[in-house]
Amino acid sequence: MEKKIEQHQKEQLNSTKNTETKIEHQEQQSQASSSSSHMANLATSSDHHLHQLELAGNNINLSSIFDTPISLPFPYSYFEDHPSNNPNSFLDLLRQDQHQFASSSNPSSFSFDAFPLQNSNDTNLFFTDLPLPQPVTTKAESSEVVNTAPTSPNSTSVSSSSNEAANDNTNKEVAVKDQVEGDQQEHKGTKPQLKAKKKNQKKAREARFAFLTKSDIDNLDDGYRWRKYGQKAVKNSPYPRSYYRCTTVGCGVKKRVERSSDDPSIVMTTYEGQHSHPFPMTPRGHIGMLTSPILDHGATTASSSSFSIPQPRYLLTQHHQPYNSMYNTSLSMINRSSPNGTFINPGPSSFPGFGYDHMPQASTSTTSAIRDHGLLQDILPSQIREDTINTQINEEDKK
DNA sequence: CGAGTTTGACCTGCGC
DNA sequence: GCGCAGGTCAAACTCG
Repeated sequence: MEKKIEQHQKEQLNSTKNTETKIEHQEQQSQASSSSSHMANLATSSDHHLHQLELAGNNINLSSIFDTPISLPFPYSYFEDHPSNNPNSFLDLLRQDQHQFASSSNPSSFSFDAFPLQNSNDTNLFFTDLPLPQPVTTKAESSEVVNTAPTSPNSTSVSSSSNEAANDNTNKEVAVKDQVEGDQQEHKGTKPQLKAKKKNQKKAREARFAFLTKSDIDNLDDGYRWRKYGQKAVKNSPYPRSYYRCTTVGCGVKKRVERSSDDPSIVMTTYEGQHSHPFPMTPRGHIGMLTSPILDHGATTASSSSFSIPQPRYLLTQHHQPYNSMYNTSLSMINRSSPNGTFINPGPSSFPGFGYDHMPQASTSTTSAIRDHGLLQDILPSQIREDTINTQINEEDKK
């Protein structure tokens, strides 16, 4: 099997490099109020995004995915607003974002909660095309977002979903408390602590942010330094899941990396937690954002050159609110492609510094018919995946 | 020698 | 209660 994987990776190195990106995010109602003013502005341009979706040639009917009509929250086009910033690479974008966010006094000025979607469950959905730089804070409620971001040799797709937190109680104080305890335990990780954790609480999972990346590289470089602490075989998947932890002292951020068994070219990177430190500028972590080893060499090491996309600031606001069956409202935008197989920008980037405009060719849609395996199952509800797959199949049939 | 990886063992949650 | 699968630990190992 290992040989198989290696062979696959080698094959992927020779394959076309392309990128797809998608982010889905869902947020609780109460959170909408915190960014209502921003949202209002964004809502006015939803038609614009929808139009772009149609122009993309996919004619994705979001309403067919969601139970109810939704508004499209892609009102903001980074490249339209910042034409001079059109970067050459995803890492460039990350760098720009890093700068932009670092200089922002308003931590929520750019976050997922700025792009709500309403569904039948009164749950806000947030879509974005691109990830945001890693915020330096803590979060409480668990959430999960599948995201993809463009990076030259890779294709990325994004979707989001809530996790078991939806089943947890929605008491804000409890959630915060659990979070704190969870962080403490996670940083120490002793067995007694684990036992105490089990006693006192149901495990409160960290907020998650996942990327579906079409890439030959398992670990894509986000500039942070990661240490692999485990690897497990995934049921129904020939590919193992790797577990990484941020090497920065006191930072409990973890990430998991696994490949789709259906489409080995798709790598799912799931981030859990939030970095509690500034963006590393170490000799190894540094320039992950400044000069992409991926771009230069096409392959990197698992630890220092891993492509982990900095988590978006929106996670900062993932506290307090209950997650109401986010799965039911997740939208999969994976693998949308134009009839000619070229990736089409699904719309203006919801986040500054990210966009598809510069993205290289992307794969065809068939590559992302992801079934529920492993983490993929965690993040994309089977129904949504099926809907998405069916949509893709229908589109394929039309062609 | 330090940092990172590998890997078997162990722990935990969950479904039956 | 049992078994399974996911997640984590930590000793041994590798690499620069």
